[in-house]
Amino acid sequence: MSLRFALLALLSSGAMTGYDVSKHFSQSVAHVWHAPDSQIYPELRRMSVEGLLEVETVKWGARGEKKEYHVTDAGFEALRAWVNTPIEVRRQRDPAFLKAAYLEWADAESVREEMRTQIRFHQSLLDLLEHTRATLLDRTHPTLVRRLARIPSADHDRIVAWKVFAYDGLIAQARLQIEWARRGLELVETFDSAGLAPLEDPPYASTPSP
Amino acid sequence: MSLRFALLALLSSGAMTGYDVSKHFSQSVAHVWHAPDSQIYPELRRMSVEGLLEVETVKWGARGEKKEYHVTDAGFEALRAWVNTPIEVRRQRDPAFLKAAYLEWADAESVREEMRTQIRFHQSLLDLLEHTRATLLDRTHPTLVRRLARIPSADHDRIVAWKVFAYDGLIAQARLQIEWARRGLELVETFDSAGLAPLEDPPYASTPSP
DNA sequence: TTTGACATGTAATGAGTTACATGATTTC
DNA sequence: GAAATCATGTAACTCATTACATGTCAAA
Repeated sequence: MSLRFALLALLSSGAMTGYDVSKHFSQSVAHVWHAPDSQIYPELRRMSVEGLLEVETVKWGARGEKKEYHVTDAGFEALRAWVNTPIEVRRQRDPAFLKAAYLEWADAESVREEMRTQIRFHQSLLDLLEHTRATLLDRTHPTLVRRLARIPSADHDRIVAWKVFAYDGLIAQARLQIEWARRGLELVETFDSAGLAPLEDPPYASTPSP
Repeated sequence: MSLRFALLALLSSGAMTGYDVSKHFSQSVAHVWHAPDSQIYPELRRMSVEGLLEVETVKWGARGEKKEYHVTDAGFEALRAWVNTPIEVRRQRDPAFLKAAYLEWADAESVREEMRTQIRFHQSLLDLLEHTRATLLDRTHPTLVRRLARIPSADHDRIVAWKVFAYDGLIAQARLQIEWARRGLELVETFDSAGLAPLEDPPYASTPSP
């Protein structure tokens, strides 16, 4: 259900074709809610069927066509209803933490590789998030530019502030993950230098116990 | 796919019936990978079909029956293969951050309610995580007790350390979310006291722009 | 004999992933 | 004429959610 509101929120910045949605999406909303094209196009269609969006078919070149999606009044209403209802709280489901809890089964080198992978991933995510945050603050972010152009300037500060707030949260999380993985890297050394081998064999046979 | 390894990891502490799995699950693995019973039972069956688990049917009372699941050698191998392969990195998908980025559409009171809900949720999660962490450290956690009983004591420290490490990550995340929501609470006051109303109407009509 | 814990699921639906499939237009 | 980008999806599958469904056993 969230994808629908992610798209509604994106399209509230101005009408776009499916292709533009997919491009803007990856540079903005995707940082908080990732989705592939194969999920975006069908959802846009569904939303227009349900009256949240209006489709305008636009000629493109000689034979080409594209669809431009506009948020309808019902769409804006749905968007406002969504932001004004308390969130559905979801419990965490992160494979990194799941795996971390059972690393006694891993050998030291795999743990190191795992932690390094984590650090690399979250570091490059962090770079991206910080860069995006900067383009929000200086108001050069393409989706933000479109958005602000249609809105009285009295509201600009607040719009930017909430987006920066969201990115601050994401940035803090990424930093945390990096720090955490670094501590994992330290931890594995203490065991490895103590000469502890991983649990290589089942601690009990696969025979049933009565 | 992760559910499978969550179950394998849990059952690596000793054989259990489906019911016991479901009970232990909610007190341990669920903190890193939540799943309802309706997902657990069928997955256990599938895993036994695929040879990762062995089922022993145990009589229970006069008419009752229960199934005890044992990790097979193939199961342990799969578990070890999983912890020794670098993780599939997944991009974030958190409705809280998604919503935060578009709070210019919300009215002040809804934002307050939202942030308070977030704080309440993560505070009670934090309490649970800290309590669980303590039972790991003093080694009274029921699943951990079962696990350690079957393993040479030389390995105990390391087993506990990785689990505590995982909980440390979760605890840090929960704290972060609370702090973040508190800053959201401050932010909404600055706008509300400035007398800014939410964007109550679409900033542009639903008419197509050429 | 009633309550609470024990025990095991199914069925329907929705959300998300992966891989594939196709063609037009613009720019070099 | 080739390459990049614009444009729009489908199909098959897996995973997760929600709601329901049913019965046993032990203890008070």
